[in-house]
Amino acid sequence: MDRNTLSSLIWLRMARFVQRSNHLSNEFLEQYGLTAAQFDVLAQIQHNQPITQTELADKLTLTCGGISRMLTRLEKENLIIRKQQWKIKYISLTDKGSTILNEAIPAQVAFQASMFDEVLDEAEKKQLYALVKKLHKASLEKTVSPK
Amino acid sequence: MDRNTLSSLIWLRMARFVQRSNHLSNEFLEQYGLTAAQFDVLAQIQHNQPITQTELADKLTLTCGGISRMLTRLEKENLIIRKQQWKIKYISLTDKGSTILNEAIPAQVAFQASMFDEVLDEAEKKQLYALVKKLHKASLEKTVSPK
DNA sequence: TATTATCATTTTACTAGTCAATTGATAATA
DNA sequence: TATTATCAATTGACTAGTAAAATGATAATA
Repeated sequence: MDRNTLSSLIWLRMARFVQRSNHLSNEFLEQYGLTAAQFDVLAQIQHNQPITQTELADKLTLTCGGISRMLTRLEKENLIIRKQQWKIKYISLTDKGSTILNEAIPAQVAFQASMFDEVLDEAEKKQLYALVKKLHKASLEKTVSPK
Repeated sequence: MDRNTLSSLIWLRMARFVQRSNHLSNEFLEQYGLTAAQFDVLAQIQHNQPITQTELADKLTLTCGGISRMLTRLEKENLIIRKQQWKIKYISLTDKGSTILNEAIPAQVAFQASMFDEVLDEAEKKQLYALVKKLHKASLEKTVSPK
């Protein structure tokens, strides 16, 4: 009945902050011709290439279907290539993808960090990290119908 | 270059927690035949009905186009009605929508809260609320190219 | 060799959202 | 009265995702 519990208030602010952050990242990454979702996928590929689609889906917590579609778009723009070996497709960046990412990564990491650094001091960030880490871990174990 | 700054770590955990929470809410709300997105829209309508689409978009921080599409789906399922008055459409819940929501709201609020209550104590929740409130407020003022 | 199993990837049909252009209803002006 | 302006709502073309069924490639068994 009472919807204004502390937990509800936290949830609202957190969800809105994440939404707003994503929106700002999308705007920021426009200069590199990337969306935030594409950036995440490409950055993950760069750090793990060559990597299979299933591994990629796992690391990004997306479904295989979602990854498949995303890679089709990225392939169309010549940012990645898929090489089939055995029954598995290995993904890596093209030169174009690599070049763009080398510029985009430090910029985006700095931009993302500024969202926190401009507002919180070191102690607050450590506090916040401890809290969200706890929440995230618990959420991975939580199920809808326990038992 | 160093992607493992504290800020990056916070961002990752927070984004993943929000994603996971949404997934769990979707599973939880299945028993009411609703998705989390639909629940949010319907709950907002219930608390403000009758409300215009523009106001609704504003409260939910969605675009008018997005709201229009969502309401079309909800209307098709007989959960809401749009009544045109002057050049504005006023949205309200149908009896069916109202009945479902009266059950779903307390359950979903409790479920959502459990995500926090099972992990954090009162003091931690107050701390967390203060931090995310700060972050959220700052993000609303932040722009990509300052100046 | 033919059949079955395995498991990565893709596809189908959908929800949910964006931005930008268009439409609809009404008011204000020429 | 005809034209223009205003502004809510819708639509078109897209990205990004899901769950579940289908496909493809290879291995293992009958």
